[in-house]
Amino acid sequence: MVDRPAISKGEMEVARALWQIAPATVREVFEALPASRAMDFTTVQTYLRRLETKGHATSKLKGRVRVYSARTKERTVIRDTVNDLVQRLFDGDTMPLVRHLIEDRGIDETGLAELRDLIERLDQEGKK
Amino acid sequence: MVDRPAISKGEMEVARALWQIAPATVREVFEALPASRAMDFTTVQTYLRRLETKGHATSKLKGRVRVYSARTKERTVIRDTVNDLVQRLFDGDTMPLVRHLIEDRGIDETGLAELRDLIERLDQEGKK
DNA sequence: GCATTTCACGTACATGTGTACGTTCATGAT
DNA sequence: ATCATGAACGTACACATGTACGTGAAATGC
Repeated sequence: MVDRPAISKGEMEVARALWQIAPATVREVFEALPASRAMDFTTVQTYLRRLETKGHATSKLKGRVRVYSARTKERTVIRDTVNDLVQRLFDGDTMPLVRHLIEDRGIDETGLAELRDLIERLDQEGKK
Repeated sequence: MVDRPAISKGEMEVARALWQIAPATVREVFEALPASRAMDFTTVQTYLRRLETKGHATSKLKGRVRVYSARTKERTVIRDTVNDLVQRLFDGDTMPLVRHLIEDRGIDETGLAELRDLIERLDQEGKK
């Protein structure tokens, strides 16, 4: 459970692309970025390098190109990031954020249905 | 709806204290910080100065001391911060985060009850 | 086989961030 | 009147971050 430096916003976009397609070359990651998020090829290169420095990725030269892989799981990073947010914004309390999401951001009918299921499941477990 | 530079992590801790007790002097904010979060008096001063520079606070000299007030509402900052997170981590999709919070972080019985109410309310509105 | 494309890699550079020190001035205590 | 306290304010400084350029080498197009 080595605890690596947090991933910055810019790095995060690259990391997400990497998680989706790893192992992948810089170019592949570059191309996997959402079109809405234009950044220079070399910027992607820098972010990948930094992710590796921070211990969130590894790479290996395959012939002439460097191939990157993720070293931390997306789930873990999400957990840490969310934990941090909840801590800093809500003193570590989960419900205020849940409430905010549901009330302020709103969820659609499908989401509502899923939520009902989720709760029912938790209810069952609670009763056991 | 001027859009001000985002509040950094360190600034956020000071901003939260400020929201709670504003208008307040640097020392008051300093003292309102959670004990767990020790930082130098002048560090608080710097953060308040930066919050003002960024447009999130205002201040006025009252005699010899400077009194700070919040200029952006906590709710707004929370909204923006969460929006940003949801965007960056979940492509702007709310449900994955809700799911993560409920499943991965877990909520207690009280939270569950509140959730049931929340959903019921939304159901009513949906039916209308 | 020469020009063009494409990488890796080193380097850069402005701005942001966390954290605080030093100086100066006013104020309240002695 | 003198001195310790406490503020404001300017300044600092290392490290993080966003973003990319330049150079040199390999591969590919013609």
